[in-house]
Amino acid sequence: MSDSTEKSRIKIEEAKDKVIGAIAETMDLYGVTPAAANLYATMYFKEQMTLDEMRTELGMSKPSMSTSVRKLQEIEMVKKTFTRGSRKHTYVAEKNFFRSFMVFYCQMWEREVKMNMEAIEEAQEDFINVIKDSTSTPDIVAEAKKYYDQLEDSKTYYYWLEDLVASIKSGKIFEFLPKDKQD
Amino acid sequence: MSDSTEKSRIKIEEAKDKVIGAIAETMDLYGVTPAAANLYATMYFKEQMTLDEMRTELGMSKPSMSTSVRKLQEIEMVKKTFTRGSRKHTYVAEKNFFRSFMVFYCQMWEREVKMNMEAIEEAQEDFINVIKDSTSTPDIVAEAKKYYDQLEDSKTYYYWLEDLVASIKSGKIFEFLPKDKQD
DNA sequence: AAAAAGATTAAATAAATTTTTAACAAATTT
DNA sequence: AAATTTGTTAAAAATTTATTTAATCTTTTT
Repeated sequence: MSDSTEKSRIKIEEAKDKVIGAIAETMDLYGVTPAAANLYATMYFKEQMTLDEMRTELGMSKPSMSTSVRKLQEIEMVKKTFTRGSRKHTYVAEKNFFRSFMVFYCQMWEREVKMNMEAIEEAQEDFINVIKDSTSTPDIVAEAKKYYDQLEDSKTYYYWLEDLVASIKSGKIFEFLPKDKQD
Repeated sequence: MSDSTEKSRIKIEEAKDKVIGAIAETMDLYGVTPAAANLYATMYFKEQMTLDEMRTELGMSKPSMSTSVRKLQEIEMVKKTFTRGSRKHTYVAEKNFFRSFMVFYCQMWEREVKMNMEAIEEAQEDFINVIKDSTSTPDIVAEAKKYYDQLEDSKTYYYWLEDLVASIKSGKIFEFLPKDKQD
């Protein structure tokens, strides 16, 4: 292999590494471990990978790759593929960022809505009981009412978040914000 | 104070705690420490708080409250208020979840777009240099082209994310997804 | 069915983050 | 201006999280 060919290969690797670094750095803000972030970013430039290839490429242990892949599969940023002939499992990175965005945020927001709405509903029932309780003093009733109303008000946000998730899932949001609206 | 009054007070506290727990639990998925998450959730039910009140209420150290408040101020979930007469600093929680949503995600997405777009632009330049290099072999040129195109394609997503941020900041998104569209 | 290869789980280690204690700096009151 | 109160910074301790080594389980091949 010639000298300049080798130089070009290195330049290509360096260019990829710039993007890999940036993706990995923003990804750990998405709640994944550094290992998983680096792994995804690396796979972004690969057709497919086996666990052993991941291990050699990142210089990490196999269990670390195994758990990272699983985590990435949970948020659907990596999928298992069947590769004829190889008995090793092979994985591919989701390269469409729109799909990753949709799965990740919908999952996150649905969890938030569910968890908080459940707590709110329970708490509101409690406040109603205090309000209806004939032994409650006026100031206690007023306090319970205040909190009840505050929670009722906050529901507007959670309903909106539900709508946002729905419009992302259905793709309706792309009618409002088209994907290809250039620069 | 009567016995039943005391019971009602306890019921109110328990009801609040349910919501505080839920908010705090979803919040540490937003990249804040447990202390900051608990603090915000607690402040959500208070008019305003001083550092000393926070410390007693959460049973934590003052520096911990100080750093937590600062972090919450960064993502604009807490603001400092001037309280006449008191020499202690007082803080209030942002109780409008829409505003918190806007600030937090716009900040997050702007950072992601900036960081990744910068890396992409640099990498694409590198790939162009390899492509234009007369000493590059055909397969190297093909590889560089492949990566260049992949990055070019991914820009669509970042442009879209920019648009999303803009429509959130301007409030235009609420024309598409109204805040008050009931249940 | 035995052997080998691959992947996962469990326990232990290592690393990073969070929180606290203690010292310091700034501001307010007397 | 000295003394006191409040808030922040720095270093240390503690907790949590991430990663690895070792052991186990699963699958595939012979």
